[in-house]
Amino acid sequence: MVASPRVRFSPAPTGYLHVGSARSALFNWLYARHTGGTFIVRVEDTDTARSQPELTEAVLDTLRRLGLDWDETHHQSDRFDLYRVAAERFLDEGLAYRCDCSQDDVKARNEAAGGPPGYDGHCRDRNVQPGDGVVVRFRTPDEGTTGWDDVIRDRVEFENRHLEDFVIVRSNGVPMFLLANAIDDVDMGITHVIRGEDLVNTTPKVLLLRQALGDDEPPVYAHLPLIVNEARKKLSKRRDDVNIGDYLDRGFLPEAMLNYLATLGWGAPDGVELRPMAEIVQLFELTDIGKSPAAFDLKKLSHFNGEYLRALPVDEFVERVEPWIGGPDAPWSPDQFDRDAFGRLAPLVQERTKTLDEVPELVDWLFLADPPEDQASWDKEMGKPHASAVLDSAIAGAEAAGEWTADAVRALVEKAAHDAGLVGAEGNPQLAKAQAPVRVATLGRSKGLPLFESLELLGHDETVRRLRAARSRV
RNA sequence: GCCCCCAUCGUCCAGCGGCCUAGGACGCCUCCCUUUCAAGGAGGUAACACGGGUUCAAAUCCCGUUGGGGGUACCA
Repeated sequence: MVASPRVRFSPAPTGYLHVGSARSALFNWLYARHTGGTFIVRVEDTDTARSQPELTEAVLDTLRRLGLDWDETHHQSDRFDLYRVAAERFLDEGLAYRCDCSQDDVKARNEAAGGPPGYDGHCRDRNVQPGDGVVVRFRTPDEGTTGWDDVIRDRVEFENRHLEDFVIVRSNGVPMFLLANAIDDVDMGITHVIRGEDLVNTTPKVLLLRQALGDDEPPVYAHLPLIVNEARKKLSKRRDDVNIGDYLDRGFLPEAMLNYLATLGWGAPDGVELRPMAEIVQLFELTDIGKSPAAFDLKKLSHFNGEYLRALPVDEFVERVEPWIGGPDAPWSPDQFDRDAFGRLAPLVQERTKTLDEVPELVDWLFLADPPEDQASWDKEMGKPHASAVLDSAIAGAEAAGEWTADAVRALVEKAAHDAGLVGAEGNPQLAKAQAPVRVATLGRSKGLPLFESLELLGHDETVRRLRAARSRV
């Protein structure tokens, strides 16, 4: 019988979750959930010089924010003894040897010999004894090939002679990731290794290590196509926005993020891209993953996010925006914020936002005494010949208004259109033109929420005040 | 340099020998709706890198070329 799949996501403690890593985590998670298997998070923190608990925690935290829950947690730093024992055994069995060459030595010899970079096997038979600056290297075969049947890439093979004798234990006694990786995959019974294509070339080394460990049943490997930027280069920390946490902070919803990431390299058989995670879990198959690199498209992600945002029940939408409008990061102080007023605008806001961080500027005119004024909007609308006539009429209309409702505002703008001569061929008011100066005067921009409803909420007095103030400057 | 991989619209995904005058999605353009902006509706734009095979038939299989990418650490 086939054992239940066990897959692992192996982040290095970098301090943030990378877009590419998140996609790897997602695909592992999808496979585990699809098959009823086990999703393991194994922190590969063998680099003691760089690893810090906070950095690891930041990565795990983002995984949690995304909703990628896991079943087991392991830290390689807890398992060093296991790796050291194995290294000792390799040494005893002649599968590994000590080496005291410095990196400079190796490099110098390669250059002198005009040979390719990489370790040249200098210490293979020198019987180097333990000491300062001494590492342990794994002896790779000189002949033959090492390969595997990749679910995504079919057969991949390397000639052993191209595999250098790589370091498995550093000179400070700390094991290297290849050793830890091989041992853990065997020890933890990992059945499927799903990871980025940038790791293919380490696979033969791990396979060799597994053989040395006595393992005769390697896992199924699935090397995912890379996620690249517009320039078709692997996403990098320097050039690109790769921090998933940043995206979440900008107001991309975790579910939209995951849905989008799922479309990078994978496609549902029916071609439907935008769909609930539950369906993706159900449909996900490793065999449906493509092999060519996929570009990260922010526009498409934004579209997905907008779809998810609009699909939310209004009160949940309000709940989700809370951090952007009701907290310390909002452009206004908490006492300036009126939750009920926002609630009335919410449906209109929801329809117009692609990311949650856009929300404040859609409603700032309501909560700020002097809302930001868009200079370009002002110049354009107030510079038109009819601007002052419209404003004069609007002020008069607002002052004379009875009950202050959206309909009342509409009526006043219609009248302003007539008064300013903004009428169509059939004598109908040109609302689009007439509302523009009023909008800029009161809401600060030529684009935004529907004017009539907005002014109803702004209130009669404040509306008049802003209209007057604007008029005096035209 | 060496090793490994990839190759369908600008981008993502479909196509796994005939159903392809290549389909869907994002973007972009046009129109409709409309108090702005969105949203929505209707259209449109745009691709099988090239060259050889194999086959009655190739986007689909094979080889080569070209192009692109990844790796080449006492990082993972």
